[in-house]
Amino acid sequence: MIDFKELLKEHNIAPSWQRIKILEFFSNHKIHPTADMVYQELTKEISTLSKTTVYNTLKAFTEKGVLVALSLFENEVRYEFNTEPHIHFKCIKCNKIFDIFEPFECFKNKEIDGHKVLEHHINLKGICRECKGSEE
Amino acid sequence: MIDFKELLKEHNIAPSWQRIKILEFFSNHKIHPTADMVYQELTKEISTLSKTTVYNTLKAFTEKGVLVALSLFENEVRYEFNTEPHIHFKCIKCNKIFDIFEPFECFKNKEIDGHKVLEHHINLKGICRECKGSEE
DNA sequence: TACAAATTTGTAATCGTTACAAATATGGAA
DNA sequence: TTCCATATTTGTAACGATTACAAATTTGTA
Repeated sequence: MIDFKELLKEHNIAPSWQRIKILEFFSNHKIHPTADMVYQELTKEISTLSKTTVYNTLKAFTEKGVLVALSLFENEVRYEFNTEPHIHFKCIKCNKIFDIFEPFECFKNKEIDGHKVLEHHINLKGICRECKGSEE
Repeated sequence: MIDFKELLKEHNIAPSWQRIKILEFFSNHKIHPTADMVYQELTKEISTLSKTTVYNTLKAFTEKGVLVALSLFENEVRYEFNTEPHIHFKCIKCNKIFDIFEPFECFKNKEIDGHKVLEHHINLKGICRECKGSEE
């Protein structure tokens, strides 16, 4: 059981009720949600929740390294816990996102062509194993 | 010298004046532009150009395989010619995008974890060699 | 030359996100 | 515990990118 309050404090984020609930949501649902997905789910529980709070919180979490923002496809930003680098696969049928832990040569914190790399994202797009089976 | 009219016909796209000019822009400027960048530049030349035309054209070009859409970072869609897969690096200082032709294990048209991969994008973010030099 | 079909245009609508200021909650000092 | 300055949350309005749509224009072909 993760102590969310403690986790936030470690990242220099004041552990407000809303922030803890948002963090808890990420812990319970490994779905790489968009800001709106977080809002839609949590507003059921926290009826006064504001969308701005969700955006503010996701921004703060990302800046403080709790989450990372993913620009996968279709111009949408999704979020997940900031863990070791891995590959993302997005299904064009069901829109689900899968984590893939195939090893790869990561350029994070290295140099390439003289450029200093701070983030390294690998994004795959295609048809997932579930949707593949259900094709004609 | 590329025959833009012919290139469009090969992709089953009627070669209208606007479409040729947009294609020409991509040929002359390898800057991975956004739709707005294309519009801002071409509207200088084609004063009647509509933004909708730019969006329609980029969509058609992408669907027919002339261009590919890139979801790099910051929730913006950029476009480039559909060529062999390569790495993209975006500088967080100058926002310029660099193509990197370092070889990598490409999963395009392969399977991974049972998923069928149709696109494989590698996106790096950091500080480019020019901006690195100008840091204090 | 004429006409049907495709393309372009301009406007309005939509969606995701941000700005901002007022209201509320928080944590530490007295 | 109470008070207060500060941080956080909220709601609304604004913004920018993109799309929808219908009218106007252009195109290719008969």
